[in-house]
Amino acid sequence: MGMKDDDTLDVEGAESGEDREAREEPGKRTPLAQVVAAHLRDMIAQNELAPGARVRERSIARQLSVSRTPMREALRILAAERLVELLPNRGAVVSKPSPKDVKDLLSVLASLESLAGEQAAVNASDDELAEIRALHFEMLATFERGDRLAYFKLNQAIHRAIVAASHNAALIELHAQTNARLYRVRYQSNLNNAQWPTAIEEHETILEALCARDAEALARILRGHLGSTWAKVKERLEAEAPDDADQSERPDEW
Amino acid sequence: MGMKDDDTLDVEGAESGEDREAREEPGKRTPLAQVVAAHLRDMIAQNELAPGARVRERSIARQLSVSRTPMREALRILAAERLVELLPNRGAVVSKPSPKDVKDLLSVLASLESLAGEQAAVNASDDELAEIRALHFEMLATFERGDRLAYFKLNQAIHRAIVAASHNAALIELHAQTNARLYRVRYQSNLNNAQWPTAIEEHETILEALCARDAEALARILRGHLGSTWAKVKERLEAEAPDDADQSERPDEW
DNA sequence: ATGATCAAAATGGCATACCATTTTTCAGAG
DNA sequence: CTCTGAAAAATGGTATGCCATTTTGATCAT
Repeated sequence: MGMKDDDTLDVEGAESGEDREAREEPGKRTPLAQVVAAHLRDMIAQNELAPGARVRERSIARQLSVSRTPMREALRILAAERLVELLPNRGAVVSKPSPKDVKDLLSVLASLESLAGEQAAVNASDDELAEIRALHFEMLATFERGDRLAYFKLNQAIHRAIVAASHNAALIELHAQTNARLYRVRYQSNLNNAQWPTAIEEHETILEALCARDAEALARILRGHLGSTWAKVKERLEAEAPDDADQSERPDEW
Repeated sequence: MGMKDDDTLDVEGAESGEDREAREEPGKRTPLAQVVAAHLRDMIAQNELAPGARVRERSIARQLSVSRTPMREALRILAAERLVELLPNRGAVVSKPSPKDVKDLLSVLASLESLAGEQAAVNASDDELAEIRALHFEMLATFERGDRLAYFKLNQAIHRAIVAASHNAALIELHAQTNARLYRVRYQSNLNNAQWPTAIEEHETILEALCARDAEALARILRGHLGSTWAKVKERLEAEAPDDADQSERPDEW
């Protein structure tokens, strides 16, 4: 799955294919560190760099034809995002969240989205509401077509839009951050999973509550909404890692 | 207020006076960047570096007798913690959260603590519960003595302990992070404010619910607990910044 | 005064060299 | 064949030099 593998990288747009920060005018160059970080991020999301894989600062820097300085910075960035872990004297490794980790993250994410819903119901502008509705219908379209990837991205977009509509900067940030940590698992699990119609119904309800500006209801729904995600992800995780003597803590309780 | 001002810094313990990560055996050296970051953090918390102040990479690096490299890294760290903001071509400035920012952060923090309480009620070990109770009584002691600083720190410690008892790594992390962003304002507002007995009562209730392992109740109480904090902080903020043409967005709604 | 212009200073970014440790590897000893 | 120790390779950390831009000041013309 590498139509364009790890080679010298282009400093053009810097972001992968999606939305990553605002775009700046042509004259602005993007710091190499960020380009590198974005590149690594993609490699991780698409499993080119599998969880647990070592990322050697010097060697990978050479591969991408950058010096250690930006590479180091890039690794710091990814480490801050918890996408990699910095092991002392052994470089960075792509982090491999245990199922417990994922579950924990999902519970936090649900809580954040719940709060976001509550505040969005109050603060969202009518335009924002309209846009969210629009996204919803776009998503329905992708669902009918069975376009999983597009569905996935629209689903994310909707949730992001709701959170954005809370007009709570800190919340938006934290949500983005937490969501990013779950991106890979969700991406992976979305592509090979059969039970996705459930979410559609819930989305209908969410839309309804939001448009009615019913903070109470919206908060409640969103708090539970990620339950199905957990089911999907759990299944996927159990299939993907039957072995592993990795960084997973004690399985504790899944 | 500078008994030991900005001079060459000692690489001894690296952390300020409190708890900052685990301590390592003597042979382990702490990266300069972290020492510098900690130092700057303290300077910020104690208002040696006031919000809005510019932090010039090269000059401040010279003051602390370190080279640009660790200084740059330190600034990145602080920027990630949102303690400073990196302005292009004008160095870093100590960030100055608007009242709206603080309010938003507090609402997120409350939400996180609420979730933490819910999970702590289920997952906390008896030892952890005991420790929290102990901390509570210590806090009562400081209250009686009118020792504001100690009270402040114990209050923080209790909340941290509750969150820790959730056994939810992601949650613990996010809480710490969010709390850190509020540290300065809360620190400042705690020291000159009269209305602090209110929290005591609430803490009693919290303790009760926690020990009864009543997740429902605990979540509810914690969701509202920070309301009084907001009152205190708001008052303080209004007193502290009657002017300002800073980074504060539109005042929107406080 | 007002404003345009241009040089000095500061900044961000990147590459690279050095060094002290730590990890690995590997060969020889037992 | 395992154990041991030392050399080799990797790593993290730091200092520095260089360069392209941007900011800042100051000078000069209007």
